[in-house]
Amino acid sequence: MDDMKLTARGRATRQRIIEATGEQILASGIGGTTLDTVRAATLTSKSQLFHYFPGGKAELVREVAAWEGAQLLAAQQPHVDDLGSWESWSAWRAALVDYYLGLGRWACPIGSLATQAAATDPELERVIAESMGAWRDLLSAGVRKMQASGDVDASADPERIAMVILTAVQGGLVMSQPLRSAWPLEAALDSALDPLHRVRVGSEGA
Amino acid sequence: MDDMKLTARGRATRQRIIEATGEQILASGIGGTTLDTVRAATLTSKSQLFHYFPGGKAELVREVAAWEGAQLLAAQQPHVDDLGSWESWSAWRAALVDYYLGLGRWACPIGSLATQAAATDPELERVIAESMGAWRDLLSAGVRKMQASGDVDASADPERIAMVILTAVQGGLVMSQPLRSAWPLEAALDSALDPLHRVRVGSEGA
DNA sequence: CTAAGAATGGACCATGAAGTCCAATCAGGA
DNA sequence: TCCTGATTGGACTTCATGGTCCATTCTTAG
Repeated sequence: MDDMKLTARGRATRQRIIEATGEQILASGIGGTTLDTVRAATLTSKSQLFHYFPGGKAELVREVAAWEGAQLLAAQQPHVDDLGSWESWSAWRAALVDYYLGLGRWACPIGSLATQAAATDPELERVIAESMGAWRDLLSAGVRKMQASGDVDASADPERIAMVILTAVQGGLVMSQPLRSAWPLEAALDSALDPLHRVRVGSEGA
Repeated sequence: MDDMKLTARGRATRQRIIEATGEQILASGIGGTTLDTVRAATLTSKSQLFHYFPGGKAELVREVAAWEGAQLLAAQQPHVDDLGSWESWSAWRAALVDYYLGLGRWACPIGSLATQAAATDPELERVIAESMGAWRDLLSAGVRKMQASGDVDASADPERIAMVILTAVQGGLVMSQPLRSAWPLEAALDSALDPLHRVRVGSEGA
């Protein structure tokens, strides 16, 4: 799929197409993103789209998913590689919210793809599941660090806690979107992160 | 919009169209649902679709959203009207999971519409926000009952707790979908419902 | 019974979007 | 320089889909 002869110019063009498509999909969904609008936004021609993505729109969307997944993890660096203290979790949380804030809309590039294309494209589903899995692995590793240092009860299931945090992110975004406000996301995140406090500092009410 | 002369037969046909469209949207998304597939599934003709929904597909989708929203709340009866005790919350949780289980896919008819059509159709967005709001009101009323009976700390914010529970439902479904398993939804729900225990009975670990 | 209006059937149109094709450039190595 | 292959431009085709229209068949109130 990627075994293609590409010069520097070619790679740049290909990347430009992926990023522009990603933006359009986030803004208007897969269905609202057409090859023509992508072409216009990238100043390319139809043949280029198929030159770099022989599989057509489906392949392009898959590449976007892979790219967005990588971006999502990159945006959480370096915090997500630490997560060994409450401070690092807090910093991670801030970085994540900032990332979504920077997108301009309360939506997850990966999560929204997951709901849009779930049953449609099994291959895309695989790419998405992979991103989610990698993400979850990073979080559960962090939870384990917290257990090792005694900040979190050793009997807790790190996989479960990591999953709950991920659901908080996704669910928070779903609810933040129509309300056009960060508060559902932040409330969900804080609530999911609560078990990571050894000492409950107090409530972060309203 | 609904000021239309309808006989019993007409109402039945109209309803049949709404329900079939709802199923198709849940299965394949708005984009994957075409007037032709709806027509085929309902044994109707093109003219009937436009007869009952003069606004075309957009209006049909809106009606589906309204219907699904009502169904969603109906599926939580009678538990959602109680929620004055931990037992009723538990029963509510079970009914909700059963509802989604009955749908055959881990997706929320309302939540998935929310992510799909957010920026596309403001009117649809309104319908969705209304459903979500009504739902949240029911939950926060329940939380208040728990506060009144002393089961929940009076200083907690019922609106916030209700929102966190909703995010758990939505996020749980997002993550359950690719995994094809109820456990992310259940983990998220249990985690969000945890503050409603007066007596922590113990952990529900793995 | 009978007209008025609801309900239905289905051909037809317009449009937009995916995908194809070929010719024309551009870039870099021999 | 020249030639091969990457890159690009854009017209063209095909097809699905939303939407229009009108004729026909049911229903029902008077």
